[in-house]
Amino acid sequence: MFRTHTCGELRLSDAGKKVTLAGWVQRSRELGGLTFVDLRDRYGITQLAFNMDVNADLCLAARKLGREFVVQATGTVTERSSKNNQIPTGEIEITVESFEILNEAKLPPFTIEDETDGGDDLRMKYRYLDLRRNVVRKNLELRHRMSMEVRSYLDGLDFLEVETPVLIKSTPEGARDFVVPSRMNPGQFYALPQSPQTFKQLLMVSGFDKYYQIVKCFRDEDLRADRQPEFTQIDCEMSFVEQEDVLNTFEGLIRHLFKKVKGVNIPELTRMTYADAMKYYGSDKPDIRFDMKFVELNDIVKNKGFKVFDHAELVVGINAEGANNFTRKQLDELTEFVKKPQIGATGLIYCRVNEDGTLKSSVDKFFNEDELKLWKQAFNAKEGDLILILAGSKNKVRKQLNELRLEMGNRLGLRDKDNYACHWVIDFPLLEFDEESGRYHAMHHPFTSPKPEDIHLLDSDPGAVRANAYDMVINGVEVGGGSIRIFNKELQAKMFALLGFTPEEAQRQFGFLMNAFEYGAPPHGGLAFGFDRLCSLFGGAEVIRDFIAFPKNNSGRDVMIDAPSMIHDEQLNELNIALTLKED
RNA sequence: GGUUCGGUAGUUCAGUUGGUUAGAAUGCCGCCCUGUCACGGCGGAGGUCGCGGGUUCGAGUCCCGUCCGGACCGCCA
Repeated sequence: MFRTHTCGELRLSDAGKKVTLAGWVQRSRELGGLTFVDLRDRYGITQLAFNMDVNADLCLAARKLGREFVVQATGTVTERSSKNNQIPTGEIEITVESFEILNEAKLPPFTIEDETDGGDDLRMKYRYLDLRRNVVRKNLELRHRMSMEVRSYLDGLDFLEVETPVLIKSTPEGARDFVVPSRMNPGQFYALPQSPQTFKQLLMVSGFDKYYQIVKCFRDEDLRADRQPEFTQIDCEMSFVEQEDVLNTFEGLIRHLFKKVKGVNIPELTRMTYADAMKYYGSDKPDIRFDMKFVELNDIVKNKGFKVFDHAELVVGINAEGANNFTRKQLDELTEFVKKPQIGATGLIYCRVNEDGTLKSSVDKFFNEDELKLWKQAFNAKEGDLILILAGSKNKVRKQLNELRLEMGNRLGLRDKDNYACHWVIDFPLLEFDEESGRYHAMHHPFTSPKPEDIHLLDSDPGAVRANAYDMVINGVEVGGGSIRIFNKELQAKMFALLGFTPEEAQRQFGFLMNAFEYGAPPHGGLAFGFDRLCSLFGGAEVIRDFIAFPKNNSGRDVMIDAPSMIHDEQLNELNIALTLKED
C-alpha cells in the first residue's frame, strides 16, 4: 500500500497513529539539527519532521530531497511543539521513521506556488506542473462541481444526456469548420461540430423530449481571452415548449448553480428586449450591475450651431454619477480611450455638473447655461455628476458609448466580480444584413423561428422580423443563448431561401433535417450555455484558459504537445491528399 | 487581415540623452543555525540582452526586417 492517508486529512485527533503518506516535496527547511519537509498532494500539505539527534542518517538523507521529488514516508502522527494555524494540518507533523524516494524530479522551471513566478507561456509549456498549483487545481475542481450540479438539476427534471457524433458534415453557415479528411472516402471531409444543433433537433423528432449534453464544440475562428477553438457547451433541447418554458427551466438551472456552488440566492432574472438593450446600453449583452443608461439627445442639441451634433445621426450620452471629481487629465484619458482605433470615436464631449449647481461643458461656445440645463434635466443629473456625450452614426456611436460606459463602470468601481446581475435579452432580430456578402445572415442560426406575429414581414421587410431567440447575460457576459426552432418544412425552406440558398443547396446541406420535419416533428426549442465561460464567471476570472486543463494559446497552438504539426507523407498518401502550401 | 504591448540570469523584472566589467529580487549551490512553516545569517555560481541586418568611434538602448508571446478590432450562425 502506497499510502494510508492523504496529505490533507490528518489532525490532532490522529496523534499517535502510524501512517504512510505519499506526495511531492513542496519545500524543505533546515535548521541545524532539524529538518522539515512539506509533503504535498492535491488534498493538502503535511509536514514531515526529521531530527539529527534521533536519526542522523535519516535526517541527512532528507536534506537531499529536492523540490517536487515524489516521496513515500512512514512515521507517527505527532503534535507539533509550535503549531501553524495557517493550514488545516498545522497542529501535527509526521515524525518520520523511514522514507523512500519514488521518483526524483528536475528543478521545475517555475515555482509551484499560488503566486507563481512563471509567465503564461512557460506555464502552458509545462502545464502538467502548472496544474499542481492550488489555484489552477481549484478552478478544475469548481468545473467538476459545476458539471455535477448541472447533471443533478437536469436529471431531476427528466432530461436525458445523449451523445451526438463528433465527425459530421461541414455547413456553409456560421463559423469556420475544423475539417477532418476521410481515408475511406477520398477527397471528402468530415467537419467537427460547431454545436450539436441539428442532432438535438433530430432527437426531438425521435421523441426524446428533454435532452442535454455537456459537449465539446469546435470553431475555427480567432481566439480571445474568453474564446478557445475547442470549448464546452451545456447543450439542451426540449419538445412541446414555448419560449416561456425554456426561459423558466434554464433560469432555474442558473439559480440552482448559484445556490449549490456559490451559496448565493440570486433574484429572478429580469428581461430586456434586444431593441432596448441596444438603445439603452449599446450592447446585446449589457452589464446591468450598474445603471448609467444611455440618454438620447437629438431633440435638445440639434440646430444650435455645433456641427458635430448637427451632422450626427445620433447624439447620445451617459451620466456618470459623482464623477465630477475627474481631473482634466482623466477626461483627456477618456477622450484618448474612445479615440483608440478599436473604439473609433472622433471625440468626447463632457459636461460637469458642479457642486454649486453651475454647468461647465467642453462645448460652452455653442451651448448657453439654459441649454445645458436641459441636458442636466434629460440625464436627471445631480450636483457632482459628469455627463459624457458621443455623436455619430447610430450603430457605431452606440457601440462606442457602450465601451465608454463599461470603462466608467470600471473606473467608478461599479463592476464588483462578487456581485452578480443575471438577465435575459429577448426578441432578437431573426436576420441581420451583411454588407460584405450583400445578403441577410441568421442572427442566431438558420433554425430559429420567427415570431408568429412578424411572419407576414418575412417577404416585405425581413430585417424587421423578430425571432423567438434569447440570450442569458451575467455581468455583461453572454453565458448562453437559444431559440424556439422552426419545426415545419415549408417555413424552414423559406428561411433557407431568405439566407440565399437555392432549393437544391438547402436540400443538399440540410435535407436530412427538412425530411425529418415531414415525419411528425414536435414543436421544440432549447439553448446552450458556454460552460467554460460559466465556470470562469463563477471562479471570478475573465480568462477561461485556467478553467480548461489543457488550453490552446492565442494562435490556437498547444505549446505543450506542439500541435498542430505537420504529418508524414505516408499519412497524406493514405488520405489521398497532396499538399501545396500557398505562399504570399 | 489589422491595432497595440512585450521578449535582458532558471524565473519575474529594472536598465536614464547610445558610453567603463549589464543589475535587483527570487530560485539554485556551499557553509552556519534544534521548532521552522515565504525560516534566518554568510558566501558563490549563473547572461549569444529572441533572431538577422543597418546607423554609429561605440547599440540591451536608435532604424528596418523576422520569429515568439499577451490584449484588442475584424471574425466568432
